[in-house]
Amino acid sequence: MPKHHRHHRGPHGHGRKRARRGAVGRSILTLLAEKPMNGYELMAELDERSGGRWQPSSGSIYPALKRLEQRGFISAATSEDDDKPRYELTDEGRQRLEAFAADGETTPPWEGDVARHGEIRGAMAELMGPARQIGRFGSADQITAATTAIKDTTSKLYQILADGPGEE
Amino acid sequence: MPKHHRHHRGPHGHGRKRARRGAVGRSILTLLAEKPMNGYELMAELDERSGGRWQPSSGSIYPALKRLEQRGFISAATSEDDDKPRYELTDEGRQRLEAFAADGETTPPWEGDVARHGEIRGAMAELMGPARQIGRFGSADQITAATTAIKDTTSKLYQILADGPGEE
DNA sequence: GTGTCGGTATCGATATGTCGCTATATTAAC
DNA sequence: GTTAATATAGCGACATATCGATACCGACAC
Repeated sequence: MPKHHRHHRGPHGHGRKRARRGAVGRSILTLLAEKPMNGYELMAELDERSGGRWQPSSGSIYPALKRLEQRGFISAATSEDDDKPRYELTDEGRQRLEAFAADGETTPPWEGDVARHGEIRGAMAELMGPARQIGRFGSADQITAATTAIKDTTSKLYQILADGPGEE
Repeated sequence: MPKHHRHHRGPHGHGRKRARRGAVGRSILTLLAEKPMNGYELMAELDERSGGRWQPSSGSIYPALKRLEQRGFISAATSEDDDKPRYELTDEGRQRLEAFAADGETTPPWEGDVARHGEIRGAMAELMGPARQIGRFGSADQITAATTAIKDTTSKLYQILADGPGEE
């Protein structure tokens, strides 16, 4: 239910709930400079490198790939074994990256305290397991107990958010 | 969003974590008897009717649809506006359903205490909000506090699972 | 300088598949 | 009748794609 609780912050905190314009394209270019990948791999890589802070959806990645290809910055590598379509950087793409670098746009959008920020995601993933079990197979008593525990935690997290703001 | 968490543990002693053989097909037939649907709608419907207790994945639904079609129980309705492919029951499918009914196989797989079982899903959805906020924008202290809270809850849920087994 | 207009990028939801592993149920063997 | 073999169904992860709503940000007016 709570979709709000939005934090507004200064220009350079880590507070983008949405990537800045062009961030997806720049990220894709940066990653493809390392090695050719497909859309799914790009999503996973971005997710991991940002420590889960940024998880671009397929609705961001695939249109972006299409745009980049149309502009000639990347190309779908038509490999012999056609089952794995991989994108790779073209010369124009490399130039584009250099242009960014020359422009001071050196910081990849996924920069930050990666290690710490991933922790919550991991913890949540672990919580999913038993929650799912109880939700699916649990008795009425178990459901009551579990729901209470989860709601308590929700309150606690809101408290944490309210207590110490994330701004530095 | 790619999810690759290889840690899969937890006490699997309670209940079936997997639908019984043939349940997907029977469910599809039952639902299609009401009205034609596509794969995604079937997934959503099953999820809702079971109160989130059973969320068959695309990996269950689409192969099942293919099987059912091959056996002639359903057919992909080739509508005029071809953008929405919908499956509908054939006469053979209707006979198949009657055969199940005659066999005492009247209980749909999604039967149960729907209302109660949905609660945990709702509670978890609510927990997601602040967890995500802290994970993305939180300070180190906030992350520590939140992670601890979540892990405590995980332990609590495992305790609940261990304490009182489901009604098997 | 501030407001707001509009093009377009981002994103969640919608949609459809495939693959490999594992669980389940039927049947065969003992 | 229990156990072992086998077939096949179920499911999570992988993979791709589109659409509508919304958010971003440059640009132009004021």
